[in-house]
Amino acid sequence: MSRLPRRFFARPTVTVARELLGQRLVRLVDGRRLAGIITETEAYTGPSDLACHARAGRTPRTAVMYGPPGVAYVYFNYGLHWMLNVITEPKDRPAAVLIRGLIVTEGEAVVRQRRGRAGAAELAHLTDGPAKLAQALGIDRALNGQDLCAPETPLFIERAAAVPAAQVRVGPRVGLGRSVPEPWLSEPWNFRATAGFVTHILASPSG
DNA sequence: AGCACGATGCTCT
DNA sequence: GAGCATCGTGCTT
Repeated sequence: MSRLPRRFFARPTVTVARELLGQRLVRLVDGRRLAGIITETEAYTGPSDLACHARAGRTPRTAVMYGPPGVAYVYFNYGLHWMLNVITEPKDRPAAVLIRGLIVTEGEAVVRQRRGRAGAAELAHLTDGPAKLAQALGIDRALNGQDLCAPETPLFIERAAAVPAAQVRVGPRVGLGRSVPEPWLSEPWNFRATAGFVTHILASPSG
């Protein structure tokens, strides 16, 4: 069970987004291990990407994006929701991958509790959104700036089986406002594992 | 299965 | 003061 190393994240953001599919996000909380296989990601490629938070340059919020890769960028949205990103590309290049969905493979009982009323959902729909998985894994502002690559941290990503190309759907990013201009609005930078892959994970969560 | 809408607060103009 | 990288509910097909 090896952590993805910093060099994994120090690559082009779109590549990292694609290759994060199938990897295992792990959260250690209250002495328990909560984990899931990543099924959806989205690339935000830097200042020239007008959908990326770094488009406005360095601000207090985006400061961690300018730091080293492999660090968590967690921000608050819509007055309710936390979003987990992982910083990509070499230091001083502000870009990140948004983790948008996963299938829980460890700690299901705790996750269902954390999700409250929605905790009774089918496993495939329990954490199929960025705010859902943040709530499920107890991710909030306390983890902003957390290094995922150092040893002994409470949040990291473990190497797991890659998702074959036949089981990946590529499309435009979800949830961007209409004010985002082309070509950024339509860049195919959302990556999602197919229902077939999800079924496979549900059938054999360990691999 | 799909659309409309309200909740709720931080960030930057 | 506007605009959000959203979710759950409740209503319509």
